[in-house]
Parts: sequence; structure tokens; C-alpha cells
Amino acid sequence: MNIAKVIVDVPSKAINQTFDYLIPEKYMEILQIGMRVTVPFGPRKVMGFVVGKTNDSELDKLKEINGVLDITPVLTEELLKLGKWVAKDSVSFYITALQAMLPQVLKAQYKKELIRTTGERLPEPLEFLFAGRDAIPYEEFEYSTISYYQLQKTIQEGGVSVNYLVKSKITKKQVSMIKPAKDITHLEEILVDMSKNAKKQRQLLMHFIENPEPIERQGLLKKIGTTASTLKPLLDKSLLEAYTVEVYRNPYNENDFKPTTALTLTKEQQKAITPINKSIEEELHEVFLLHGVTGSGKTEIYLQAIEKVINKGEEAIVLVPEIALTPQMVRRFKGRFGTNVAVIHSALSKGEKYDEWRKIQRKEVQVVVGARSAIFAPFENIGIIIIDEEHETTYKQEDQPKYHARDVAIRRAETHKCPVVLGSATPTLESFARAKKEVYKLLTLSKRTNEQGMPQVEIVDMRKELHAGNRTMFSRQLKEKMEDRLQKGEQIVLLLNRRGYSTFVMCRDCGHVKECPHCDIALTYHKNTNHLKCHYCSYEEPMPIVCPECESDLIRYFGTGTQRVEEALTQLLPEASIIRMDVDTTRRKGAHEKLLGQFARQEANILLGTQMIAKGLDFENVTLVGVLTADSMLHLPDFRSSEKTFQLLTQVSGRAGRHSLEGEVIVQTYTPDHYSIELASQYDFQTFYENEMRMRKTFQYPPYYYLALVTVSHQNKVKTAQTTQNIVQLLQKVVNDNTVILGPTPSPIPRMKDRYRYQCMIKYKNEPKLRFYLNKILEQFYDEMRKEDLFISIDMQPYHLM
DNA sequence: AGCACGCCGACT
DNA sequence: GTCGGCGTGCTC
Repeated sequence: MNIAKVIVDVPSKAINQTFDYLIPEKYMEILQIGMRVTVPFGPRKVMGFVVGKTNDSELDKLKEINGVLDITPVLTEELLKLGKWVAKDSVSFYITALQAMLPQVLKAQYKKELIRTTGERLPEPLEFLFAGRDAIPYEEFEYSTISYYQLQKTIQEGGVSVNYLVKSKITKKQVSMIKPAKDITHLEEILVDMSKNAKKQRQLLMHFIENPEPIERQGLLKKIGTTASTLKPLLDKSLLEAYTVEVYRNPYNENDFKPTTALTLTKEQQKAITPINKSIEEELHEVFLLHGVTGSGKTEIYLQAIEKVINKGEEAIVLVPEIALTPQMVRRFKGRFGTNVAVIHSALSKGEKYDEWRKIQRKEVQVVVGARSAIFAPFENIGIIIIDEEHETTYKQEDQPKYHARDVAIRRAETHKCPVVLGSATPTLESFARAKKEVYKLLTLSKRTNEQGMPQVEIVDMRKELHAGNRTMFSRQLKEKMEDRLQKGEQIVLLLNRRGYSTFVMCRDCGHVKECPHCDIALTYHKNTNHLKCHYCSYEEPMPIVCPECESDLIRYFGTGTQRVEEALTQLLPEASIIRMDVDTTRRKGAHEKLLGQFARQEANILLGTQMIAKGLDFENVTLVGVLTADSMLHLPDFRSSEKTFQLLTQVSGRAGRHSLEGEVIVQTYTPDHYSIELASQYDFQTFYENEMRMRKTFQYPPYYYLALVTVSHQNKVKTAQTTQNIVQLLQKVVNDNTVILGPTPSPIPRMKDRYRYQCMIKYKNEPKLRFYLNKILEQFYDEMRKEDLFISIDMQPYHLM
């Protein structure tokens, strides 16, 4: 086995294959499958993953592996195989799938440098550039005025050469430690002889005589109140010794979590957990859909099932949507499993994420709780995979590889012969349909653990409010109820549903709407900077004073931001204190937690926020939930808009009355008759499901059909449309009769970053070779994509049709 | 992707 | 002779 099969870090159709390299003698013993290596690739060096070993190669002249980057493999053989599957299933490159499984810091960084290879004088400008150094970063040459031609010549003459570097950016956190280098009695003797003037040095020695154990350098200096200058002589005299140790960054201070023990399960919970436990015991791969109303105690079921898995000596993966990875959720897991849990989410720094990942790799933990990418946790003995809030769209990755964590989970569970639990109060139609067909096993929790009913929901028709002369964003009912709660000292959660609804700028005289000059989309107004920004490119401009079209000064922003609601709310209820949660107020690290903490301690009456407050929050004093604009996303060009509206309303209603106090919900809408709003207010998932399924069937959408979306983009509009048309025709020839191909149509955002965008949608029931055809198409257009900057993107089972 | 190499045209 | 600008082909 002296040849390694390597997947190289070059994401390109032409490179999407293994490359063979000779394993040098010195690496024979240590090189294992799943390790990262550096290899020569053409004139440069790149990082690659060893995915196999063999004795013979089809090629006779092979290059040697340059270096090995890991001591132990970073990917298990299972993950390598899984990566291959992900790449195939999502029509992306193998290397892209492998990279997606690892923390950011394991990605290679590339550098070029110029090396002086002669002692003789270089041409003057280069000599000046090197300024006496033997090697310089290549960028220094690029920023200089020296011509490329001159460099070429000097390289040919043998004066300098280019060196290609691959750097691993691993950042293990190192801490310097100090310990005594001699035994204590020895130190005591030294101390006696030491000059009386060396007061601080004496103190340092005294410290170690009293506590001989190693101490962190920083802490030591601080404690004695001195600097490195007093420490240095002691180190030089070999009385003390300095060394570094690797430590984990600790994003969560373990002491902060109060241990919790298993709660007694209700009858319903008991009934739900039994088949899961059976599956764990008998090592059966089964998918459970845990359909439980909000507050029905799904998390406790997860915790107890995991407990069982841990006791078996196996591991558990828990996926949670990013916004639900609240301190409350983390606390429950840390409280139950202590240091046996790794938590991975986007608020961690790259280094912190790497540390958490390494705890998993080293088998120091048995449980991981994390967002989407945690599905690739390098466990080798998985006993259960749990996906909480199964319906959340964040489980689908938006960039390459466009995988869905649910599909990956099921795939992994198959190999590990373990159960998958999909939990939700509002399952996706896809999952619920599968449960009905008994592909998944349905488990139902219909009661809240606190024996309370679901809060009463009142729908308020905002059109009537308008007719009655109420032009504010708060209906009379909502105002009345809010005043009542303020008086009782109870708390209120207000949701501003902002999805599909932004603050755009329009002229009231001529109706002109300010759009981004590079993308066909309205600019959004940002009050704090008084600027207009584009959400799709980085374009930004100051808010105009007069309309650029008609020069009227009646140019205003429309739409409702949380800031505006807050202002209006303060006017309406001046005595109320409000906590506002949106992207602006939660940007800073820890801000999210701080705001929720304040609200939990009842330092404010009202929590006002966007989508992010709809999930997972549990405050005992909240008795009123208000939804300001329930229907704002119903009008989006998205076949899932009803489903999303139903889900959001159900989720947010669940925030009220979770404990002893009864809750109430007010839903404001302009379309009170819409079935998703009506049925959400009655908590009637069943009827909603049946209704929506009928719609999906009629319009040929999932779960009746699978979807694939092909998006083409190019600077030239005609070329974009034509290419898309070509693709449609090519597909038309090969697909089944009952497969529907729509398009070409301009994308919902027809132009982005100065590129036109067209798309074609494929709706199919059974196309086993579709991925193969799509790959063929990509191959066919490969030259054009390279040479003419044409871009073709493929999204299997898309969630956003943009 | 990213690099070298080769050909071309421009400038001086 | 000196330079930059593409187009093209290749990477174990």
C-alpha cells in the first residue's frame, strides 16, 4: 500500500476525482485514510484528503505526497463514504462535501512566496524589494511596480524562485505555565542567599515554596503584581521552568449549569418514548416523527432517550435550529449531561467551534447539540439522532453542498442502525405524509405537561380596524389586552413577522421605489445610518432628501421595522418597558442571552421581536402573545408560504401560558379567512394538513412531487435566457412523460450583482437518473461556464425558490 | 481553481 | 526590447 488516493482541494468539475500519489517511506507507517495531506498539484501545492490506499495505479509516473497535516484522521471512513453520497445526492463536488463536514480552521490556507536562490546581486528593483531578506511574501511583489516580465526573467536566470505553501490554520489555544525546576528545599536554600533587593523575585520563589504545583503564567504575574522582567532571571537560572499546555476554550462555564435529573414522564410521554427505547435497545434503524404540541415535553423525551444511549456506551447527535439554540436549551442539556456534551453553534468563534469538535473527535463527549453541520459529528458509535423543530428551513444548507440535514441524518442512522427522532409541533407536510404512509413511525403528544389547554387565539381583522378609523398598527383588542397585562404585572411577547416584508423607500408623489442599481430588488432603509442598503450585494447609498425621479420631497420609507413598532408602542403605552430583539440588537456576542435574561427576570413588560422570538422560549409570566402582521409572508412567491405561516403562528402561540398562568393570543391580519391563519388559531394541524395536501396535489408540489431547481446567471440577459432554454430542451428529451419542466422563467430576483438570472424548475416523481442528466448538462456547459463567466447552479429539493 | 505558456499587439 | 492581455490546456 504505497499509493494514496487523494481528493484534492480544488472545487472544479474537471478535478472532481481521486488523484494518486506515492507515499514516501517516512510516512508509510503513519499515513491513514481520512488524514489531510499536502500534495504537489501542477506547479503548486494543495491540501487534499486521503480517501484510500492501494498498491497499483493506472499511471506510472506519480508524484510523492509532500506532507501530512494530521496526527489522527479528521474524517472517519464512514464520513468519507457519507461525503461521497452527499456530493452525489446534492450534485456537488466531493471535496466541497468533505470540507463541509469539518470545522473552518481545518481548511487549508494557501500562500506564495518568493525565495532568493542566489548570493549574487539581483536586478536592482528586486534587490530593493528583498531588502536583505531571503524570502518575501508574493504579495509584496504584486504591490510593487516591478513587471511580471522582469520576474520571469530572473526566475529563468535562477536568481529567485516561487515557493507554494499550504498552511493549516489550526489554532489550538496554548497557555504558558510556570513550575518549579528544582525541589522545594533547594528553592528555600536559594531564597536565603538571594539579594534582599530582589523583592519581587523572592515573592515569586515564595509562591512556589508555598504552592509547588504549576500555575498559569498570566495568573502568577498578576497575583505577585509584577512583570516578565522579574520572572526572566529565575527562568534563566533554571530555578523555574516555563512550558505551554494546550487548553480548550470554554464558551460555557460548566459551573453555571445546575444539574437536573430526569422528570417523571406523563402517560403520553411514556407511550411515545417506549418505541424509541425499543429501537435503541434492539439497534433498529427507524425514523420516528414526534408530533407534539408546544409545551408537551418533547425535550424531556429527547433527554431520557439520550440517557439510555449513553448508558449503552453509544453517542447521540441532537440538531437544533440556530435560532432555537438559546441558552435555555443549552442549559437543559448541560444540566443533564454536564461535561459530556459538546455544543456547536454559529455564535462560537472559529477556535471555540474547533475545540468543541475535537472533544467529539477524541471521544471526550457522548452528546453533541448543534445546528445543521453537527450532523457530521465524527462519532463512530451513534445510538440516536434527534432533529428538533424538524420543519425548520435552516436544516437545508443554502450554499454548496446544498444538503438537507434530515436526509443526511437518516442516511447516517442507517449505517449506525439507530433511530432518528424528528420532533415538531408543526411537522413538514413531507414528513407527516411519510408518517401517514408508515414510512416513519408517528408518535403523538397532544397535551401540555402543565395540564393547561393551548392558549385561546383571537383573530383580529385589521381591515375593520382601518374602517373604524384606527390607523395604528395595534388593534383596539390588542391595546386593551396589553393594558390589562401591564396592570396585572404580567408579561407580553409581540411578534413582528418581517419575513417578506421590508422597509422600502417610495415617493408618495410619483410612486417611484428606490431599487438597487445592481440587483432588481428594492433597497431597504436602515434608520441607524440613514442609509439605503441592498440585501443581496453590498451596495449602499444615503437616504435621498428628494425623489430622484420627480424631485418631490415626499419620499418616505414604508414597511414596519421593529424600531418603528417600538416607537409607536412607547407612544401607545408610555409606562411600559420594552425589550426589542432583532438583528440590530442581537448582533453583539452574548447580546441575545443578555436580553432574554432581562426579560426572564421581568425587568421589562414587553418583548418585541422578529421570528427569532417565536422558538423555544419559555417564560412563566408571559400571558399574552400578539402577532402584529400574521399574513406578511402569505404573499411571497413560495409554495410553502401557507405552511410557513401556519408553523410560525403555532410556534409563537405556544410561548404563552406555559406554566400556571393561562395564556392568550391575538393575531392581527388582513386576511382573516385564510385557512392557514384560521386553522392555526384552532390548533388544527390535521385539517391544515389535509387542506394543504390538496393544494400541493393540485399544483404538483411536494410531497406529491420532488423538485429540482436549475438557476442560470450571466451578465447578458439574452444569453442567460437562451442557455436556460437550452437546458430545458436537453432535459425535456430525457425525462419521463409525467415529469414537468417549467421555464425558462426569470428568477424571483431577476438580477443580482449585475447578473441576470433565469431558472427552470423540474417537478418529478420518479427520475432515478436525473442527477446523472444534470451532471451531464454541467459537463456540457463546462467550457462556457469557464470562458464566458456563465454560472449554473443546481438545487435538489430547494427551499428557497430564488 | 489557478497556473504556465504562448501568441499578439502596443508602446518606446 | 519591454510590457500587459487574453486564450488554452493541464493538474496524479
